Amino acid sequence: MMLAKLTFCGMGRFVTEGELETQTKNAKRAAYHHGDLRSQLLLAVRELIEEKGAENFSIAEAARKAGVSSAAPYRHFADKDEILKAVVLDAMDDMTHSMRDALNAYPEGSADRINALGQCYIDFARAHPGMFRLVFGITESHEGDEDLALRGAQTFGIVIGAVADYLGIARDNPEAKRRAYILWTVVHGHSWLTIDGKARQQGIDYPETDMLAAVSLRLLGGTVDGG
Amino acid sequence: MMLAKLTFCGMGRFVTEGELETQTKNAKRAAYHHGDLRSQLLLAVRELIEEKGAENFSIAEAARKAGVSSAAPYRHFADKDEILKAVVLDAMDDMTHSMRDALNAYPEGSADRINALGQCYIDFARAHPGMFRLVFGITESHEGDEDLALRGAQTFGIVIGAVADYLGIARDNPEAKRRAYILWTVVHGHSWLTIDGKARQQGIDYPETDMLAAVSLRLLGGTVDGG
DNA sequence: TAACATATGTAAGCGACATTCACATTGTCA
DNA sequence: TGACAATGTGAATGTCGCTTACATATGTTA
Repeated sequence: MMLAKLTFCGMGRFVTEGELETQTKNAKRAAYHHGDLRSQLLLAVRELIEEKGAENFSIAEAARKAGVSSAAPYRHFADKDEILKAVVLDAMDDMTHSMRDALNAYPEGSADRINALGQCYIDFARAHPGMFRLVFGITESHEGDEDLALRGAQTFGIVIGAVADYLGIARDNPEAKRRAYILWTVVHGHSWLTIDGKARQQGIDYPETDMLAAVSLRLLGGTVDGG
Repeated sequence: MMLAKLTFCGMGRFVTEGELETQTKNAKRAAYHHGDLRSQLLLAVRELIEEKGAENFSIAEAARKAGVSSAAPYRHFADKDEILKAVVLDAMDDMTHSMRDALNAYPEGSADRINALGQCYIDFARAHPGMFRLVFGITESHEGDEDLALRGAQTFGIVIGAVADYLGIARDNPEAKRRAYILWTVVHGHSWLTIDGKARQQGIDYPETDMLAAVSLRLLGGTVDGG
């Protein structure tokens, strides 16, 4: 199923800790003015979120990691929420990009396309559980944010399109959105239950690819009027 | 669909703020020794979690709300995590109880039973989003906790039983667990997307009961071998 | 009833954090 | 060069989680 192509980090936006340290050291030579603090901070925050979870990271530690004082981040972000939002936007862009790649790996209108999208989503959750929790937990405090809504629409739009193509109906047919939403719930729920350990905890031994295939077949197979 | 019977708070375990204030005042007459601090703290914590989210509540504020010093809670709980765990256990018990009630409202082996269970889950998420987030986010730091695992198994066991009855297969047939798990993912995912506002944000206009009915029909209908 | 152990409360303090403010340094452009 | 915006620092404020030393209430037992 071309899993390799679907893994995240592929765009090099999630870099390793080693790389960060190197970049930080080099930048430090510029002495007083860091030169690239904003992006270094975002990098550090991402690492910290994966290490200790989105609720347990501190701006102070990110600043320390980037080699600046704890007040410096406030020259680039208004507050903690704004940092988190920036990180989330990056992550959502990565996700959308990966889904586009997954899409292009299979023929238009195929069921494989839909399964690949789902696998892509789950892969992201598994690879970056902290980011996943953040992305789908941040809405609590950013309910009406337009940037976030736009990214969400982009991503969901991909799924709607694939479903419509598969069903052979127009992309703006409401039924496409409905079916796509149900698929979303399955994949979203499975992602959560997986990273929360609930699935393993309850001894679920349903191979993921089998589950995705079975679900998409059952939910999308058959006539549209049946829904 | 007897929604009233399915709403939480039914057991009076989730009380209103007004009630808490009254109880606190009465208890205060006992002066130095509170007398019922442990449960009052849990109550206060639940309220705060609903008000400001599980990540933004503080023990200090809960203590203030209960009318004691900020050190008092540590006579009853080792740390913040332990308080949160206690609150989660209570909530899970409430949930299990409500699901049992929902089950008993419909005949054994009926599809209505399964839909009622799903509705029950979603109702809980909608009524207590903060608690829902906590219950399904706490695993991050309590991955191996036996108390939590036990509650989870109880709840999931109810679903497995209902699904097995509906399919007319034995409850320990692995297929029952698999189908139940898929239903869980749908309901879990929908709950998250609903309280996160993602569903509304993307303009989903799929009546919930319709969706549940359609999903359970498609996922559980047909022969078992087809899965 | 006196005395003692135990349970449960308080006040003060520690280190960490988010955020702000006055001030220092640097880059840029007239 | 000199002025100004951008970006850094250190110190301060208020909150928090949690600990420690001490105070008070409760129950048991002599």
